[in-house]
Amino acid sequence: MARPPSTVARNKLMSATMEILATEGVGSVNAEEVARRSGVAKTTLYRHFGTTDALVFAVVEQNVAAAEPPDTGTLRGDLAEIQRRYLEVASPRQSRELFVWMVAKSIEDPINRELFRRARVQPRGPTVIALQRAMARGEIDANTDVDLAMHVIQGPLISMRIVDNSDVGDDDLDTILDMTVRALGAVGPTGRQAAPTR
Amino acid sequence: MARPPSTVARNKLMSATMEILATEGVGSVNAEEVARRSGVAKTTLYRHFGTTDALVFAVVEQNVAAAEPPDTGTLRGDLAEIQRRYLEVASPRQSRELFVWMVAKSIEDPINRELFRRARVQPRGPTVIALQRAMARGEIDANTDVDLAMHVIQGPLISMRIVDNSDVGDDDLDTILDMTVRALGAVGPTGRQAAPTR
DNA sequence: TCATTACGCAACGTTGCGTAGCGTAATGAT
DNA sequence: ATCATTACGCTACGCAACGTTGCGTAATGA
Repeated sequence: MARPPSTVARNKLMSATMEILATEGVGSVNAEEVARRSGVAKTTLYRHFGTTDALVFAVVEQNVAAAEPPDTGTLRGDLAEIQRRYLEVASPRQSRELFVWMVAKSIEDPINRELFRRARVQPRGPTVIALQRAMARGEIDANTDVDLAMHVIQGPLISMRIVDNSDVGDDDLDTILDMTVRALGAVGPTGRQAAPTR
Repeated sequence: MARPPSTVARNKLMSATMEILATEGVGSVNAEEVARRSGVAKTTLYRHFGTTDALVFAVVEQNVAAAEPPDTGTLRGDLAEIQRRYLEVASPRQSRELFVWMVAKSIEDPINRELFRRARVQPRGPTVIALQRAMARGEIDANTDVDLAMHVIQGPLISMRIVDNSDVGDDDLDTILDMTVRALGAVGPTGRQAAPTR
């Protein structure tokens, strides 16, 4: 029956944070700076988000959009497009920093763990769809564990770009795609089937 | 012509840090706590290591040992053993936390980037050797890019254990090994050769 | 023995987090 | 239009951690 929390203040806080994330990186996001840039009081920040970390996660969640999954007709074509896009987004220093920051925070606190998990669902959508299409086409085993396949596909790029910070050239990407597509192809040399979905 | 820096003090600092790393985790390593536990003055810590971060990296470097590479006769057997060992070491909360911490620090500062790089050379040795043996046996293409292959092998586990923090069961490990070994096997469906070593 | 230099200690300045108290003003309800 | 409610802005504070300074003491190589 009285004054509701101001969406105006909330939006100002979030866009100021977004601006810092994009320009300086998550390392420069702190309550005082966000308050200064947004013109909103620091106390209001805490009233709305509780902690500075929660503010960052809120901004990330708001900005993670589901990309349209490519449909090139082959698994390799789809994955090539998905990974090309990924490298575009994940290459800037600020993105790597933010990703690693989220992983670190997700270890610290179960709440952040859940927030981080949610932030990864959307970006994984296209890969899941590409895999499902490939299974439907019979291009890969219909019993392929989609979750494991995800890690096999994305793992190498995470290892290279995020952990090692090495550059991934077009030829590297080609080689990796060759390998991962082959990894998913049919029954392996040991003759064992891929494990069923868990 | 005078008093040299005390290796005793240095060792006390490092073992106190090691102890905190193993029990509480890197998040609990701070100058005051290390000083308290070691009985060495905080100022001495800074005189020896410059920063708290450098102390942690020094301890890590000291404790990263080169494991004896397994030799089972097949690439799959070698990798299975290597990854089994890896999961043993990387599973505890403190290890994940430390790894992510190092990645984060390596982004912040080029000095840390170099320290982190050095910390990863030793652990990668066995995988490199396994790959070279497989190439020598003709099990995989002799032109395989060892560096890229490394990422294809380790990437999925990093993605699962470090990023997602999901459990990797024996059956998961089997499936992943099936996939990665297949990824490295011979020439791919596109008919293109693996890229030469860069 | 003596000059040199590391060590221990206590105090300080800085940054960032999150909180407390208070006056002001916006907003929904009547 | 008035009024009760509650968010907002502000200033100040407490806390933790980093790294620094200055000084007296004592260990160690020459």
